[in-house]
Amino acid sequence: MFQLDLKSRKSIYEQIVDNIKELIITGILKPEDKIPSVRELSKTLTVNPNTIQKAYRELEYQGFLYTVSGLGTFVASPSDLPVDEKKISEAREHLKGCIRELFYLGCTLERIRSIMNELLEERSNRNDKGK
Amino acid sequence: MFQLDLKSRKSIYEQIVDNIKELIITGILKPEDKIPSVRELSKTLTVNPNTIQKAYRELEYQGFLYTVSGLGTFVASPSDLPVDEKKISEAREHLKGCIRELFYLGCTLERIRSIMNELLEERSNRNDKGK
Amino acid sequence: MFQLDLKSRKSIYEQIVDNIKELIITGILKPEDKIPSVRELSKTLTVNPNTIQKAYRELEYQGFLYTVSGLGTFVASPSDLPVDEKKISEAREHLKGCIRELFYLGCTLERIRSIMNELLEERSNRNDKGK
Amino acid sequence: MFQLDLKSRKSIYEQIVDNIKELIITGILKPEDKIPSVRELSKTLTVNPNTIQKAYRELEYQGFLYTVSGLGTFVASPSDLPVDEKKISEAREHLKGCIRELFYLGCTLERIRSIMNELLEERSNRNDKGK
DNA sequence: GTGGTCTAGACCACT
DNA sequence: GTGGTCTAGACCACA
Repeated sequence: MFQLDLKSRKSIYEQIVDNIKELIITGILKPEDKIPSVRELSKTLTVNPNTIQKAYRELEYQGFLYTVSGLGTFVASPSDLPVDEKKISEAREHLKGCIRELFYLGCTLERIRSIMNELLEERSNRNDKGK
Repeated sequence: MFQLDLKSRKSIYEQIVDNIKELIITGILKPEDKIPSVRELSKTLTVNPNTIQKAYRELEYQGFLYTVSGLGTFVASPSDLPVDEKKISEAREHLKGCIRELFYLGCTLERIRSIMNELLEERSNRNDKGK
Repeated sequence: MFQLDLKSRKSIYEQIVDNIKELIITGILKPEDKIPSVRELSKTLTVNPNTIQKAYRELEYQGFLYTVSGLGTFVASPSDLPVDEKKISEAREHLKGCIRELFYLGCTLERIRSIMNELLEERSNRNDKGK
Repeated sequence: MFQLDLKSRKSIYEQIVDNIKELIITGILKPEDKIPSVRELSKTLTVNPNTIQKAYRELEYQGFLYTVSGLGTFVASPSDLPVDEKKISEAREHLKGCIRELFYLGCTLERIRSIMNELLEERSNRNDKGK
């Protein structure tokens, strides 16, 4: 499914959250798909079940997963989340931080603008493919 | 000089690092300027001196400051900072993730573009102020 | 008869219990009515028979159903349910907590009152339907 | 501060959440108050620190507490939460469940209405005292 | 000292 | 089998 980077500064559960989010957003995991059980993924990644559960819980809180106790954990439909301005605003802050970071690193505004255009272009293409 | 947000998820020392970086990049702090001593800033912000010192050390390590024993800590010249393509590439990936997230949250490409333009505008203004 | 919400935090058997209670209280299911057998309901809801059985047992324990071996399970007469003041008092405390919570969330007493009237109205209507 | 009921069906961490919420809502804990550290409360209640942390985390998520790593955990200002319609709607559902429960227990609509009026009256008085 | 993460291993309720 | 809770005890970063 994915791999962990033990050297990373990110905590394990955060990596799991990000990776699964990634799989959902890119459409590899689709709504109503069952994701591996806590114990299963725990074995696959050789990570403690509690750590997996913490990650699943976070994803549930963020609206990406839902849980049916005794059955398993499933990918939620994005339609379950109405356009959530609060989360958008959070993501916006996040974006702001990235731009600041690029700036720190010595990028000119022009360069940042060009990077962003590239990325939007990429996404735009990916979208067309999906159709 | 700047204010801390104790409720933020960011640790204190990280906030100090980011704020000082910001002041340097926007030109409010200029090369060779002397910045407040650890003790001084510690009093101003009512923060533990160890925390300030950790922030200064980090900024020194990143090349934004340099220390002259017995004299104090100073802002380094920008030429001292090589453009670090590796870090830029990391930040780019980060940016990509943010865009993906906004997309998943139901933002159209147009809306994402407009958010990014706003943020660039903000940054551009902040920079002009420093001049 | 009714539908289950797998995404709900409530366990399946709890949902079945509540739904059947609802049907009895609103009068859609009347005293001495025969309710579906465990196997039957199990098929209808595509749920494990053990789960149905657990729900029926709970309802029997609470005095809403009674079972005649070999014949089936039936709705009990309301007179069989003594008004349980202890449980009412518990539910009252619970209600108190909800009101406190709404208050804390910034609702005025007027708004709380209007919410409660809405809910009582709903319930009143639901009851009339059963008649 | 408060006591746990080990016999209760509620899980320990839930009881802690509810008790602290209670203390905050009733104003015994005031905004910016420091609450006991994870380890401290863990000792007081003779409960594992992880369990306390889980409770604190939940309260933070619900907006009642905020954490400054290395300093402690504090009561948030209610003003930090703008009137949160989503939470109100959740509390409304909660209220609905209570009313249903009372109904199950054999209360007539009239009795439920009178209980609710009592409770609103109580709250209204408590409010006047607070002034 | 504070909170945050993680492991190992146990027990419970529900399906 | 599934997730949920809890304990005991470890290590880390931050103040």
